[in-house]
Amino acid sequence: MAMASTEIVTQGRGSGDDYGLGAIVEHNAASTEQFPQHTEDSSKGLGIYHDGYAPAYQDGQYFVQSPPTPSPSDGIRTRSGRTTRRTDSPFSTSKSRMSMSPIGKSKKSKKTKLDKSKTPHLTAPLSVLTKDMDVPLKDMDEWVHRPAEVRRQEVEKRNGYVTRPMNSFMLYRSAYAERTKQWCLQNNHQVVSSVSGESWPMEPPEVRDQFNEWARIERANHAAAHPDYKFSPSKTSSKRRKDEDSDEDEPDGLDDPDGEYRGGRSVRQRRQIIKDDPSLLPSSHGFESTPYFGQQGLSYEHAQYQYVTTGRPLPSNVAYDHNGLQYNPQTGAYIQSTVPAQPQYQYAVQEPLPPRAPTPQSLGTYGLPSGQTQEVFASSRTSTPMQQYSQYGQAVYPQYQYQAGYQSAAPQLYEHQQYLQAQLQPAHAIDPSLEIMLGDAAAGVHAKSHFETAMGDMTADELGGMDYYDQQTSPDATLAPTWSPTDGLK
DNA sequence: GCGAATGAAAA
DNA sequence: TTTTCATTCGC
Repeated sequence: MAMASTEIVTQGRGSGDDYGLGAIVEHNAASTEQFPQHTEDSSKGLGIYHDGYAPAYQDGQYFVQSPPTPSPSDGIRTRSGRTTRRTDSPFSTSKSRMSMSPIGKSKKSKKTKLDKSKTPHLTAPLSVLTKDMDVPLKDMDEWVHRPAEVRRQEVEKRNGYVTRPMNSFMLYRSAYAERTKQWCLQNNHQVVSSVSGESWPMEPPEVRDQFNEWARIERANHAAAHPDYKFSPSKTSSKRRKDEDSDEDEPDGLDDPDGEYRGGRSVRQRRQIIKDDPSLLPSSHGFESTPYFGQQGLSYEHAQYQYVTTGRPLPSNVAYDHNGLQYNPQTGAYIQSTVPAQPQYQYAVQEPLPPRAPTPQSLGTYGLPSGQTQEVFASSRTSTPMQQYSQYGQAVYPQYQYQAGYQSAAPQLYEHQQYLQAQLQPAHAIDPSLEIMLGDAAAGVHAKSHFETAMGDMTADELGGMDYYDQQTSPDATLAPTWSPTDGLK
């Protein structure tokens, strides 16, 4: 299969027609080969490891060939000084660029107050670890497509202060915040940030690309809504500023062009007058009534699914037609696939519909009320029939009825959560009984663990070394790899 | 209010 | 190169 898609190569974007699918497919296909088995103990299988270092497999797992993604954050250590896995990837033939700056000074004893013992360390990205959770991801596509009017309203609420657009990571953290909280059993956002920060570099390119794309859209729409905006950080740090606030020469409120004054910390940038000028955004008019065409969340989730379950058939509710377009075989509804149809062109983003749309059938999907976008999104996410119960749902929050089959306890916990909880107990590692239970859950009980994936390797271990990402069941069964971008979308 | 994260953008 | 600030909300 390696040669199958040699044509596409470059980012897929180049060929113009594949909308990036090529790269994804290619990657997924390639991925199949490299996720070797890893050898971990059960606890690691939960996607958590407790201390010290990340299991070596991690490197191989996610980075063996990710290098193409230069990811600056590819890092070795986080800003807080916490070493995020692989200080030395098998590959990191040294020189990985880490200490370009002696952490010393500016870094300045970053004083991490966060109790790290409470922040779980991951062995897999959140997209994998939480993929089967019922907690929906935030609809980032909808978010980044907020109409200009809405954006301006937000500004008004802030008394005229225009905030910066969120970057890819912030969007990511935001998207996974709820799940992360659940997953970690912590409501503390510091933990969420920490975990997200650790997860982010582990995310496969498909996922990060998706968030990068959303970040671009967000920036574009932000710029469109606030044409005069310019980031103007204050010289003085906020906290310092606070202190000298009293003697502060020009209280923000005063020099604010619009005279607006807002208390609170974000008093920083003297802002331009936004409001007005609906004329600026011709393309945004009526936008709100337009269904969010992107649904990119879907595609990235979809990609994610493939990434995780290489070689496994796609969920029954996702299929490709002869043109390579995704659709739901059950409803016949088409699902807009993938990444940026029209990449970076901000205005396109606000455009009612992408030019490409399509086939008559697809109208069904596009015609959905914006609110239903989420449904498609959600259903596409379901990876097991068992989970379809949650589809079409509004925000579905954890329903544990399916676990109740083999567990009766009231506050059901995901397996890893039980593990986490166990860790919170005094000493000792894992309760043997827990291990057994987990083993049973993974191996036999079909009551579908929400952490099937995370547990996968554990099962593998016990069954005798299967791939973390799962057995190679008929590669042909996988729809994606067989579909070549050149097949359709011409 | 601080902090925990990464990244964009300004200084 | 260094600093601010996007988000969030428990502590």
